[in-house]
Amino acid sequence: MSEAVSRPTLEAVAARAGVSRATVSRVVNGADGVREALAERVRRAVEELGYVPNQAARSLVTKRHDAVAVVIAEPETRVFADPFFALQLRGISKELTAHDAQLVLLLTEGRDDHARVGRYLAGGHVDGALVFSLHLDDPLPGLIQRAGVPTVFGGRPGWSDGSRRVVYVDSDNRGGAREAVRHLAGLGRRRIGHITGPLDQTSAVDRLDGYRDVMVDADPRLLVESDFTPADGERAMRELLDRCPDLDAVFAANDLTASGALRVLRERGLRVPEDVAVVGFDDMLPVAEQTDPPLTTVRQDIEEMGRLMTRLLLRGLDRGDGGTGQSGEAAVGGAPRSVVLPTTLIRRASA
Amino acid sequence: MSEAVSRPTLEAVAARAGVSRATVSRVVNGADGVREALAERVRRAVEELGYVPNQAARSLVTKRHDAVAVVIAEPETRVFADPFFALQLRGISKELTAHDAQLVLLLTEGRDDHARVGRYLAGGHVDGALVFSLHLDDPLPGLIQRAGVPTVFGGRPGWSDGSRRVVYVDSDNRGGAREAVRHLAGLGRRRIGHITGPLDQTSAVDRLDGYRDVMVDADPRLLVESDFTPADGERAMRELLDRCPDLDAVFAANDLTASGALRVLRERGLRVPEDVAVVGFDDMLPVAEQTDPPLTTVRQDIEEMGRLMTRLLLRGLDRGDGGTGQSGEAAVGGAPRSVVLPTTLIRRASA
DNA sequence: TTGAAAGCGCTAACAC
DNA sequence: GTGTTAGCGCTTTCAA
Repeated sequence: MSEAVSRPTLEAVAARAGVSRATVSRVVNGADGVREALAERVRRAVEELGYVPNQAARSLVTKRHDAVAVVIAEPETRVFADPFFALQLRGISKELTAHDAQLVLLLTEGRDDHARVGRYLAGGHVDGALVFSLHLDDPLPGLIQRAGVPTVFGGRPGWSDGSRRVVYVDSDNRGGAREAVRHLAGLGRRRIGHITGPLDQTSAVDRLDGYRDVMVDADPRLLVESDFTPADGERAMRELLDRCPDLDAVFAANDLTASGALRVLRERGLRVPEDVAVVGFDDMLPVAEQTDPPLTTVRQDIEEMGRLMTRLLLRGLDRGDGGTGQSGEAAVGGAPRSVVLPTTLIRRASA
Repeated sequence: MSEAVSRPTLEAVAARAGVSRATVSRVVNGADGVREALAERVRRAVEELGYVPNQAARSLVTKRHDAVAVVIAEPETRVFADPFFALQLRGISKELTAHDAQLVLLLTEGRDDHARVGRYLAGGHVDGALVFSLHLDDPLPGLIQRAGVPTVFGGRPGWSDGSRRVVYVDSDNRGGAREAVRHLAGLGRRRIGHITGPLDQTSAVDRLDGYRDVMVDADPRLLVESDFTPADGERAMRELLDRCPDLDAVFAANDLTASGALRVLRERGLRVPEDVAVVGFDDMLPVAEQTDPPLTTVRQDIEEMGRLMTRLLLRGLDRGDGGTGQSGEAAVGGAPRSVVLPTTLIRRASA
């Protein structure tokens, strides 16, 4: 690749301001103990020269990078099917920006990439990592923990080694599901079906657990596994209706699935919510508000999850327990720990 | 932020292999002129020590970063509404990975962020930038060009200064639209409506131009502006039907819009394609294949656009015209220039 | 073919 | 308070 055009150095600024490099460095880095008059002279010189610190030189000595890797493991087809990761990225980006840190995006697809990502993280190019890996059997989290990089996971990793502490941020999937199903039960519904998400993901498993918390000893025919997509939601809904024609409610594991289910219900001439009440999960606005009827659903604040992950990571880094692969804390001063965010039931017309 | 755990240096490898740092450096960087026996010793030492080069130290001397910024300007709500950017990111990521370069993601929302991005790019932290900015009045492209970073744009920038060459990758929106409308005309349709995209985006403008290429002197009532979302697609379709009850075909500016239009047509009891034929744009699989009926649409290869942008940028960087803000070339050895990718009409049931 | 040595631009002791 | 200085880990002449 080509060379960057040469830019002014600390040295140049120092010369222009008539001070030493150390002083310029102090001013630039906001250290105190520099007389205001001098500081002002330096600032002007910085301005005039258009000086921007050379991050490579800085990293070389500080061993910090002000950069965080965001690792998204494929096959998370969801990355491309719903706005989930996009929203998380937005939250992460905002928070990193607020801390003057950069976001290095690492997308992986398959084993080769795992090694690559492991090498990159172990290579000490970033200060920490935010990792999305929601599959039970994903080897990536282990790899990453071994790399010794401070890490916060997005969603409870379906992986537990027990020997190391894992810090993650998740929604209260189980509690949210419970609330959804209780709501349906409160409406007087008794035959409440559940279209699950892919059960190799903890979020889907947790939502199923929440359903079961309420529907103890539920008829197993009321359960159909699906994959979080509208198309498969349709398939699942058909299956459910064929198996249980007396169904009077459905809890779908996410809004996309619910939208598919609604289509099938309409197609079969069933009224929502009169004949079958439907509750989704996510409160993905473009979906939940546009369905017919608008979807009652469990809201999780996805962007906030991203922000929170980032805050936990950065806070852990500040505390200096970086090399241990442990970081983050729920409360200032407390021990680093995972956070589970509450969910909210949003009532619209479908239930 | 915390310090990284100390890792082996070139020095350590050199000591272990019993050679000089220079030799290790040569081996690590694949320079030739090192006797195979020595090289082998070095490689073993690298392996045993788990040596990974310190990128900061390397950048400091080479002035290269092996990193590319991807700038996505909000309000591109689309980032979060359809898989467009996600697919581009995937293409970009793959290509960068193949070149051992990193992806630094810069999401912006609003003026403040523009300055921040400008500073970052001008700061020489990355070798180049891939910029998505599809709005006619976006100040970001100008800012970026002024930063003097080699840049390739995603989509024809709706911005032209004339004084600088702009390199971009785009789909043949106009040609694709033309093909779509010709297809409808070929079906014998005469009252062909067009639901446009937001006309402050070049892609929408180009598709409208393509429509007009075929529908010379079209009834202006056949045109409704929309915003690329399903919900507004519904609104637009209603408007179109109210204005032109004799409508026999619709070309929607993207698949999402088309899906909304299909819903309204069904709601009004119109058969597709018998009464009204519909063609979309994008061939977003999860959408186009799932509509009822499946959507005839114009395919653009979005992931390939991402890959191509990246290739153009990297190639430009290799050629060394980096500092000029110009880079990329369509053919090896030719002058750097933009590329417009062909589109394909995909026939399904809706037209 | 290999090694010695000079920096890249910056921060952080330490000295003044 | 401010300046001097010694590296951080690497690439790259230049000599050998």
